[in-house]
Amino acid sequence: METNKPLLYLLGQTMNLAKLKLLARFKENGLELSMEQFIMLHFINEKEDLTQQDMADHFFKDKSLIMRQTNVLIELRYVARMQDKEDKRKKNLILTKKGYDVLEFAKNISNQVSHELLNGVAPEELLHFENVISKIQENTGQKDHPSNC
Amino acid sequence: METNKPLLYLLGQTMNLAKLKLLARFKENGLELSMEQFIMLHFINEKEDLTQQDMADHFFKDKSLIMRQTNVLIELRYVARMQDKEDKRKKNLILTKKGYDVLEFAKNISNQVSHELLNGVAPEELLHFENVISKIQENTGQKDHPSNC
DNA sequence: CAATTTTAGTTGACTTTTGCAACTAATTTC
DNA sequence: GAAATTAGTTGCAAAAGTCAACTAAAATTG
Repeated sequence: METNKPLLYLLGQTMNLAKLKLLARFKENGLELSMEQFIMLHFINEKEDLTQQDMADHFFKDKSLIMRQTNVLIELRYVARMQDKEDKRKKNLILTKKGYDVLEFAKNISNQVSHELLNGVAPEELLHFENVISKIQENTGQKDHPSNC
Repeated sequence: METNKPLLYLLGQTMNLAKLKLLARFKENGLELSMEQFIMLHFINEKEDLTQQDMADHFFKDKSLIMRQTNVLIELRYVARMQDKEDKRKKNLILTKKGYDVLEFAKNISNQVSHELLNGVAPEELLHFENVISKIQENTGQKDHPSNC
């Protein structure tokens, strides 16, 4: 119905609440990490020989922003920027041990929060939910492959 | 499983893609409106005698930010700031005709985009989806009432 | 009811996030 | 080999968000 809250409104609102909860939990655990940083660490960990341009493309953000956010992660010693062996223009981003540990810690907290947020949701409902999320991603027509659902 | 993408990661990514698509569609239609502005107009339209403090509480944002974003909406002549009749500290925010028209236009585009994004999603799946969203919102323990699901 | 506390709004200063354009160096294309 | 493209970098500026201080009005309370 047209009078309902738009899907995107609802989704955005929910995401925002969830994000606030996660960041609060990070802080409670003495973890100083922004959502963006968490996401970036996750992505760097996932991809072998990831370049900054790859990351910019993936998140649909300007490469200059990725550059600067990467700089912060490097200052924190979570990430190292290495010259690509084949293409001297490219820089490969890799996690340091410290970065990996932080990521694992953050993922633990994240899983815990997710679990709490999904309290009372039946497994089959969750399946439907993930299915819909996956279809929405496909329908944006911008994603590579939803290889992860 | 621990190796899966965290729920919040997936949700955030999806939301971001959807948001980009919506904003692109806004632009295609000559509508210069940010996501935040869209959401604010929507909320102002929904609530009678809404104060800035109410809005700040609702969105968990600082009142100074709400103040400034409201100023922009007022400059655009989408919103008017009126003195509350009973409490002289409060200002009620109301949509102008122009603001209402813009909101309706934006909502139309939003519904259209939502429809496209939900292409291939069965009605019952959508129900499950909205149900899960609603439960997540409840579980954040911060929302007033999910009166709208 | 006068004094204190709280609330809503406002402003200033500051940081973070983001976007756009220009530039460099390396690689590809033609 | 020249021209076009690509990855990374930097400068500049706008937008978003935080924190603290201040004003005026209301609510509290002793």
